Amino acid sequence: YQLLADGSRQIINFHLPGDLLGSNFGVVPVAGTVAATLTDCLVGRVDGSLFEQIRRSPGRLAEALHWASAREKAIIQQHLVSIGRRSALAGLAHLLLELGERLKLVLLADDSGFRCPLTQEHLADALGLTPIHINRMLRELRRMEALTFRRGFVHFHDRDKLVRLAEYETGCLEPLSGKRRVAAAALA
Amino acid sequence: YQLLADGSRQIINFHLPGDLLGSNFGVVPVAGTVAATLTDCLVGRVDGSLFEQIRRSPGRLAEALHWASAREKAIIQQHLVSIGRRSALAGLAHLLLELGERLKLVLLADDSGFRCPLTQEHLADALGLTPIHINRMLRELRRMEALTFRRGFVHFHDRDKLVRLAEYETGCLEPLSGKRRVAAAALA
DNA sequence: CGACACCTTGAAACCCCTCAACGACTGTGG
DNA sequence: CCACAGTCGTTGAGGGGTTTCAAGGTGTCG
Repeated sequence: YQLLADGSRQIINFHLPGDLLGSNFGVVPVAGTVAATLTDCLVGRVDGSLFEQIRRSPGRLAEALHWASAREKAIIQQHLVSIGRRSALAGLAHLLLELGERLKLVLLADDSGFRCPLTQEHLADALGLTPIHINRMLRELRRMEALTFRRGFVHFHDRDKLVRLAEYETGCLEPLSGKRRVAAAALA
Repeated sequence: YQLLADGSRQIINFHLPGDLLGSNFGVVPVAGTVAATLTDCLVGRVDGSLFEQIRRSPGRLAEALHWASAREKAIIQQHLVSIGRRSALAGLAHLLLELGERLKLVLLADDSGFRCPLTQEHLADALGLTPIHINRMLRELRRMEALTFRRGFVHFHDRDKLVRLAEYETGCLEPLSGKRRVAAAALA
């Protein structure tokens, strides 16, 4: 995330188990961008030069690395569209759908929902909104029987309705399933 | 940019002369994301497999490629912060400062300003605002004697004031000047 | 039981949007 | 040369989505 002078915070992206973090810190330092943990985390540190070495290697590892980087860019792009042009309700739906999709890939979610340690303030800072408004949008999503978010659990009731609302495009996250596992292995 | 069902448009990024475009199209297809030209363009097409080959090669070309990709991500991140948490005025200032900075690197701008073929509608679609509001923010920037934008020219009057207003962080674009030229050469 | 973090709700204010109209400039064809 | 259309810029008034301010509610933990 990034902090601004007035104290407001913009969360850029949520890194889930198995995700790479800071793959471009050594290349383009983005001033003021930091990371924090929300849960207990097991992090594997990979040295910059090793990183470079992997990227140059001929194996599928290099491919997975490049893929992970491209994927993160795609996620951030969608996030940008959510904040810029989607309504608060649609943006929220999009974010929660995306998190569910990504968590499912690492077996931390199923079709019905997922465990979600985010507070409404986190969602607000991710979407450029206020926690108060997030609260109202969550209530609205509950009222239309699309989704409930209570006590750290997101529960999907009508995924189709959410997908339509958010204009969610599935499919840019899940392909190349084999490589994903390779990338995860690289961290271990 | 990306088009939504209600007809609104979100511009993700502006590609300037010398910039790579779609370096991850072959890896992660982001559905609905397209590109359009605003000016006459000279584009060099580089094949996917050649791309792959370059990335694996030991030279500085591979490094430049990776750097360009990381740089684009950094730009989009800043853009996201602008839309999410900066005021309309600050976001606009940030965007114009960034474009000026980037254009200066390819010798298409100097300290006083740059040629800018963007309409107010383009700026609006980039910042998630309305052209009407962009107009008023431009007037405000003019009133505070920071910047004028008339007839396709951006003219900086008080860059310091703009930098303060936008909390603009210089420095994540300009380093590694040598490699930039290498990347440009790759397109030729 | 109090402290704390988080959630919830209401009312007023504000930023930005929508709608609408007009003005400036450019190119086109008569 | 002028009428015309078209795009873009400009301005005003009113409305809506979101914020701010303020207060209370719920759950958990010491």
